Amino acid sequence: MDRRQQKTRAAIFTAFSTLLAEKSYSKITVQEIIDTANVGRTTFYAHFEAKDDLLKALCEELFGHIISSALDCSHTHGLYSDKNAPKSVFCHLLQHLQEDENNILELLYCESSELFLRYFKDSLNELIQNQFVNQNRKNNTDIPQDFLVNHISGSFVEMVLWWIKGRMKQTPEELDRYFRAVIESIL
Amino acid sequence: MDRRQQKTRAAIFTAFSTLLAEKSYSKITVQEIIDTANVGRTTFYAHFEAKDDLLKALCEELFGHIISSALDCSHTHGLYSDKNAPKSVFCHLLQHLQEDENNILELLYCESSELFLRYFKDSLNELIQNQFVNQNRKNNTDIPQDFLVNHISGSFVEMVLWWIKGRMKQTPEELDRYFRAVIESIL
DNA sequence: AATAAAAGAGAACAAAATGTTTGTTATCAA
DNA sequence: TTGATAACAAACATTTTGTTCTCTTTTATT
Repeated sequence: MDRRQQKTRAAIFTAFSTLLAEKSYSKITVQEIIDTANVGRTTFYAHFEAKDDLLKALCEELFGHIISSALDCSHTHGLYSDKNAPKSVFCHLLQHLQEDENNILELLYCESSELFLRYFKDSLNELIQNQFVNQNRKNNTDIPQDFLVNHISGSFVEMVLWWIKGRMKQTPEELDRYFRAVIESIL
Repeated sequence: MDRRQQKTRAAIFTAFSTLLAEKSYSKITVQEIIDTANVGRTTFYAHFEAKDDLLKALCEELFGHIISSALDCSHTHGLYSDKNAPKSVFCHLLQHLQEDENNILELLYCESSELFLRYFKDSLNELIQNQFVNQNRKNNTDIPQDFLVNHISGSFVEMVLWWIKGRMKQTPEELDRYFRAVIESIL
């Protein structure tokens, strides 16, 4: 890909992130984005159809790494490794979030954090779905599988939201323990 | 309150609801609202500061009944009555949603359903918080109470979201059973 | 029934934001 | 070096927003 495209794309992303840290998504205008990114109006619309597009692209960029790395992790270990590996996929994910490679934390602290967590949940849902299919769960109850999948990914995201709103005082390991406790009965 | 005010307020609410059924919140303009409601521009801004205000007011209106009725219910029975009353607060809430007094269903089917469910969760959180405080729970584990509260209200909302997206095929009683199953270990 | 107060209608307005077009310049990849 | 591509700036019509007028209708009260 053209080096210029990469540059402007990156500039727009960082500008957008910066603005998101300041104000809520709905209050941000394209004008502000292009001013902050210091790119021409035409350029913005050449890259993205609209603000929604930009958000989507940013989310894909941000959660791309995290999810794919979690996918590897879960591929080898399962959601929770039964034996020796103490690290669950969930703990893995939480650590990734905390490490904050891509300045994702700033966005998760911001007013529009839910926006991102929605995207996060969609990715998560697939990941967990696969796990359920692969692991052939002992579905002793007659509760639909996709209900369980939704419950797990949903409550994980809600936990992260809670974590963020509380200024992330807990360690990923603590959170993972909490999550195990409330989810163990169905996993 | 002036009868005129009630009328226009109602007109704006129904117009807004109608539009929300058609398109997403962010795409709706004030212009469309006042055209649909057939009120003057001045009138709208006399009632609401902006679109956000309107949404908030609508949410309060919609969830007002549901939550207060649930509050009564939980006051007398607790979240889950231990003995003879088979109806949980959660089942109660689900039935209320399904009954659809205030055409809330249309809004929960719409693109912006998450918006409403966020408000819903906030109300729910308080309700459950109170229950926990009143019931003096046997917190055998060392998991923070507000984590548990968040987990319950959060996963309830996620369940409702799942329910809605699946076109509400399950009965409230079924859903309640599912919910009991995934939540029993901590309640 | 008369009246003052409140609410809405309607038009007009400035300011801001959107999305597009045009022509020019700079940069890239070959 | 050269053709292709991307970015730019400026201008543009259009839409949306929120406000400010004046005028009319409705309401509650006497």
